[in-house]
Amino acid sequence: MLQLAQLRNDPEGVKERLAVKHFAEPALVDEIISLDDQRKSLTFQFDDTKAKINAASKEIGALMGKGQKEEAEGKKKDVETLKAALAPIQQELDSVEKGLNDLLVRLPNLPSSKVPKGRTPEDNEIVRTGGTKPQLPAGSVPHWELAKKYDIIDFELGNKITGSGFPVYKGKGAKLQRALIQYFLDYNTAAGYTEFMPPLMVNEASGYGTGQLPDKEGQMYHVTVDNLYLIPTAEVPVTNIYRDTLLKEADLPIRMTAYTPCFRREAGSYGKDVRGLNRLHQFDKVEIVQIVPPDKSYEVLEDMVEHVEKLVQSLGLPYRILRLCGGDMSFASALTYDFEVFSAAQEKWLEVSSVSNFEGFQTNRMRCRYKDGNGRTQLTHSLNGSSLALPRILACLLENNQTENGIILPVALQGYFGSEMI
RNA sequence: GGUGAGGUGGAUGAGUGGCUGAAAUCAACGGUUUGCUAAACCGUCAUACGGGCUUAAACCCGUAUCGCGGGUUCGAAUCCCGCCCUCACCGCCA
Repeated sequence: MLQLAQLRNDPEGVKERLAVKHFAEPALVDEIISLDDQRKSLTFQFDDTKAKINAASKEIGALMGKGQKEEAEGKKKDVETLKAALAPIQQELDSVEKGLNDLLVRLPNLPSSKVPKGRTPEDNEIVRTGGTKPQLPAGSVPHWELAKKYDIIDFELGNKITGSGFPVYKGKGAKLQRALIQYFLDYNTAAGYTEFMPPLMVNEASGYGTGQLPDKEGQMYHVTVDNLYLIPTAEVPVTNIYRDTLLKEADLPIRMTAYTPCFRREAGSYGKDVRGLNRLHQFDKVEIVQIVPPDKSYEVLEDMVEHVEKLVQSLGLPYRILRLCGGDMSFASALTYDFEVFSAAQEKWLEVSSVSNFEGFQTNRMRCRYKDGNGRTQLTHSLNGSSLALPRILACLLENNQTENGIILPVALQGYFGSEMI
């Protein structure tokens, strides 16, 4: 959520930034400021009346103590009048505050000045590419056929047990998942990230904290009997570790990593996009999250991009890094880099990581602040990225490394998977 | 799931209707003393919002907050109701 001070200081500037994201309701900014004016004025009236009531109550206590019953009764009448005046003020204040908050959570984060203009994925800016696209042998096939050929992923079995988008990994397929998870986690912890194993379901407050609620509840699985949500990414539980905290400067930066399954309803997806491992309702991902001082967050974002890039390189996959344009960015992000790897048999780029700086958007909702060197309380900034998401990595590993005799896995995985082929 | 006991600042913990935004201790921070460390002593030490105040800081004043939400009362950390959570025992169980 944006900070009110930001809107008040430069409403026109905020609208310009929102336009980069093609936000449809710029008038909200003015509505919010006007509601905030009302809030201030009502708060003043409320506090003032309440102060009179409190003062009178004290006097009543003192008068009672001295046995001056009549004077005390007189004061009680005064309080009664004041309370009658307070009730409508309070009611209006409550409703203004609620309205203000409802509007405020509808504003997306402001895109950073580095965000390219544009509306669609075609407008994303290619920052750099790496690796080389392989020459596949004749008769090469996409990963879903390889999965069947080597009997390592069973999509039909998943359909039977649960439904589409819930594959069953089997034999070397299951082992490879485990190897990838462990390789990614080790890589992250070696770089100074602390490993966590968080809950896979979160409450409403956590969903709100990272920005999935109130807007995007349709994208999460909701366990209604207990009002819990299955996490769409480890970002949600891990970032919320620091909800409602006031940190010291020395605590920062906080660097966390976690492996979790991720659950997404993916309502509205269809066609070849969802073939095989391309888009699933349940998938595995290793995530990195950082909480940092605000003046460091863009530097840290670049570090995280470099960190993920080296990991992708170590797998020998052809990749490219995109800077997302305003129209393709998520609601909460200020700047996002997407990593895509080239799936040689499908001949398409698949997104395997998204690394974002949320600036104070999440931490404002979560109330995650810190005391800076001058003892002032400020919002921290939060960032996260996938390091990495498994299914599409797996798809590319299978497709790009297929040979007539089997699939040859990258050397980096040998310590985890062994040196055998699939 | 049942029964009982609880939830107070960074931590421990006192507080059963007004003198309590909250004792005391510990931790932390600043200082004095000190060859260094330790100890001792002095001081500071919740957050948010609003106002003074036009921007920022400092300061002053006010309001709210003792798990969360309601209620009783002139006045609630304290009494009542609902919910959440923790602990103990029982039940169930990987």
